[in-house]
Amino acid sequence: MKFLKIPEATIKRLSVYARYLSNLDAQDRRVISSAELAEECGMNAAQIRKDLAYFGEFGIRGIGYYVSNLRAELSRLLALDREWRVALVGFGNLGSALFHYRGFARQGFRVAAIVDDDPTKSGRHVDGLEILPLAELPRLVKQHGIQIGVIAVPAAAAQAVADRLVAAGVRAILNFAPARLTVPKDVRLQNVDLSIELENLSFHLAQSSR
Amino acid sequence: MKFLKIPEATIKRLSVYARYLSNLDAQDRRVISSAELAEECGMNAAQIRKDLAYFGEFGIRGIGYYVSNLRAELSRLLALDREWRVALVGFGNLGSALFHYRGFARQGFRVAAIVDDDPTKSGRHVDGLEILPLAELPRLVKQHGIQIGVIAVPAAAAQAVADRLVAAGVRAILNFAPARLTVPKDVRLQNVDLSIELENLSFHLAQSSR
DNA sequence: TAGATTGTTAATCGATTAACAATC
DNA sequence: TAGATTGTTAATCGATTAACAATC
Repeated sequence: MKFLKIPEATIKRLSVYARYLSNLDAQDRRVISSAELAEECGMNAAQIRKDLAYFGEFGIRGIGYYVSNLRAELSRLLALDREWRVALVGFGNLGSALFHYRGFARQGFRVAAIVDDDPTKSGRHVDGLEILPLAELPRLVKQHGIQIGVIAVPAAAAQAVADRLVAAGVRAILNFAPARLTVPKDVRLQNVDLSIELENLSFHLAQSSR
Repeated sequence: MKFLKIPEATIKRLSVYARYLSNLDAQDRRVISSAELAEECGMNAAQIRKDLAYFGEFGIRGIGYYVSNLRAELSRLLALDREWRVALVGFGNLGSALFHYRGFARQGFRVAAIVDDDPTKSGRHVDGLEILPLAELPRLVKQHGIQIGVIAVPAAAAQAVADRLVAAGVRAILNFAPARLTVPKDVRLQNVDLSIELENLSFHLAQSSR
């Protein structure tokens, strides 16, 4: 295996494979071929093999893949076999939603700090965690070994928040604000835009009724 | 302009352009060139022109695009110039989060019905809207002219919910459950996977510290 | 008209899929 | 060994970017 630049799309698919493999593992499925896994997750078998080949040889020719083994390998690759500490910035509707959303905790992402500069929010406790002002970020990041920041503030405030996360030492940011953020290039920035998906639907609805 | 198949990526970018144009319009910016808009949203000028060209000629050679005009054209194309009625299925953490998230309402998506089969939830009122059992879906869809269903239930229940939405007459579904859903091909299905983005971050964090 | 910028075609790039030798 | 399925190379496909004639 050589040093190839791994496509973003490949990483996303690895997450998908990992999830289906977890399900299969839970059902005690032992072995699966790329063709069967492809069928399962609605993808192409060659693509699965190629995606995996970026990282190593996980299968056995003539047999396929051992489900629990491949699942473990993918967990390791995606670094889901450890706990990541997250700082949640902004505890409005979206922030509180993300905090209560169990889907994140399941994969080992633990919200270790919540910050919000709204004085009606900071000081409040949620699930035993105190909401603190943004000024506390550097201390919180250091103290809890926080590696990931989640931005759930209005678009206008997002860049300032990103800057403060970076200054505090955070090297990975998940941004839910509909704004283009600039971060140093050693900081990983991932944008999630909830509106785009709905707008996509309305586009297609309008198209088809045309 | 010919009948070309429009790439999904183009549609997503149209949403982005529309947002930046709204901002520019609000700042009373009159005219913008594809190069300037590209700079603004971090894209390529040729790509913007090509994306727009799928739908018509909106610019003026030698000048650029009239901001408010292009903004209006994109709103029309994305069908954001009308109200879409949404049924929200599942009022757990995620569902309630989505309901309270103002980002959706802003673009003309109105949650006209909330359904949930959990007896501790159905019957409750939120913002004047009563949470009803799933059995009410057909009536609600008809009565409120609901065009979009949002699935915010656990993965195991998602397919059944999708089936019931389709049976009730919904032709567009936004699915937040981490499950592969099967729908008739005249139904538009859009999947949003909140976990994948975080897992992507953890992958890259682990890579860079390797 | 000269300068600017579009709309569109052509070139490039990258990602997906097919094919197949290697091998269990 | 014969059959199956991988890992990998080659072919295809599609999307992005560059180039430029059209035209404001």
